[in-house]
Amino acid sequence: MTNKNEAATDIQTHTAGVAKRGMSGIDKKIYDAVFNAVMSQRLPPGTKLTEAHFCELFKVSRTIVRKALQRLAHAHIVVLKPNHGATVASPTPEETREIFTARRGIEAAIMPLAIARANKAQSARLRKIAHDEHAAFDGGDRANWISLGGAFHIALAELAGNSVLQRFLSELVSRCSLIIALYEVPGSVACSHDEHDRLIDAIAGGDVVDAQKMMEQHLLAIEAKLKLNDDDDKIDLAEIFGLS
Amino acid sequence: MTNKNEAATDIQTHTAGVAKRGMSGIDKKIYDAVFNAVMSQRLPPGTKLTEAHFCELFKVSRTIVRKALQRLAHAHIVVLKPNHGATVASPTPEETREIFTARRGIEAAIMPLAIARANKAQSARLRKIAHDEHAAFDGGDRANWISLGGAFHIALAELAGNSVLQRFLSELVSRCSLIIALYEVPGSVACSHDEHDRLIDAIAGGDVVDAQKMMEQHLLAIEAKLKLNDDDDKIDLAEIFGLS
DNA sequence: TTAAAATTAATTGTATTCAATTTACTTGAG
DNA sequence: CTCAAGTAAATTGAATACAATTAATTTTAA
Repeated sequence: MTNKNEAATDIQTHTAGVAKRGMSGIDKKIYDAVFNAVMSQRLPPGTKLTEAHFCELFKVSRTIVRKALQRLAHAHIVVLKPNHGATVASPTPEETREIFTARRGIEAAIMPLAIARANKAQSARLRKIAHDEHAAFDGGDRANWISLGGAFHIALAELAGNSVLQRFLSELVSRCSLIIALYEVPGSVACSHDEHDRLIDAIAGGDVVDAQKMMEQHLLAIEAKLKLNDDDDKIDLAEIFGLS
Repeated sequence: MTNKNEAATDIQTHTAGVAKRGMSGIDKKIYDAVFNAVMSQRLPPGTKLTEAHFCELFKVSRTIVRKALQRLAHAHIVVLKPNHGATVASPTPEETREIFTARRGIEAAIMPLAIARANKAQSARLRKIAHDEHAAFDGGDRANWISLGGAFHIALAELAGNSVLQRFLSELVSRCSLIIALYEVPGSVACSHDEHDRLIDAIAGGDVVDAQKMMEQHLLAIEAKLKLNDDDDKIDLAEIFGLS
């Protein structure tokens, strides 16, 4: 594979490692397979995930599959409805707003910790991710570009050195991938690398309040680019009858 | 025994049939039983939780018990080690510091949301909890007092109206109960209701920055009262030989 | 007596089985 | 043709059975 893909795989593996512990091999593979497929938007929100299907794919019993699905449900990547099995989560507009609000709070909390531990090596690592983002965007590799956009924020959380906040943000970033898959309007840009570059500068500069404000604006900008229809059915009906 | 168990089974089945939300009834009972026991400090950190034991207690198969234990592990209330089963979590000093740092961040993020939605009814609810805390403390009911101390912060998160932040804080509050069980020095006071009262005033006052600062000081004060020995064994040895 | 080795018991990991529920399909009446 | 009822297939829920691993006990040798 190409450079971009290797980088993305690394990021995903590391993210998965943070998200779960005590997984014994095979179920971790299933977890990662679903996780990566959702993050790269090969598995669209709402997709039904049948247990027997995974049993055949990975040659294991339903016991293992169910364990992996439960973990994915915990991470809010899939939804588990009693007697109806697992489906890829599709966050509502209201959930989306809650997720973004929470994310602004978490990233604000991360910022002073990251700044306190920032050094040249760490800044270089962030810049490399931003650079890869740039390359993915120019190369038209949308899946990898979205993945790297999240990886930047995850790397920032790692820099902060707080595993709890890191895990919280990991959940929110992965859920944001689902949100983008659902609500992003095709033409818009979800996470401009310019803003990431400016964030790195602010972090290196050491001004906590300034960096926090910049991060908040950055996240608000991403959210603003989504097309959140509170009243889906109404609009759907209008479009169905060609009256819009 | 048969009569009682049949009746219990009936009730559980019926409950599951009526309330299909979330867990299917019986495993939630197990979850709650462990959760409450840990929160009221009847189950000390490090306690081994054997699957077969719960099977007998609740008359269910290991399938259900394992599901409940996995959920508890997700909430970081128990730790699941491969081939060694479940034990009540015992956070290390380092984990404790991370948890408190994260909690300060989450509660700071909650504060502006809570203030924006605060009204007289909500303030009254908070004051009632603070009042119950006071009563529990005066009555010497330590378990209830600790529980209510957490409930105050949970109520604040509910007031904020963000389910994501609420869930994050719930995890941190429950883990803090474990921490207090492990590290609190017997004489000290974990969470004075005076500070809670002052927090309610600050929230009602509407000054976000002021309330945030007060909350931060409040949480720092709780943490400061813990006895976090980074080098447990060294001190233990000194105490064992009466050389301290 | 102690310590290592071997054996037995206890506990967890996984697969399989059966039951309950839902979904898809067929059939038949209006 | 539509729609309802009924039946069959598919899917999930839960319990049991078996395998693998770990802990405890006994045995044996130095």
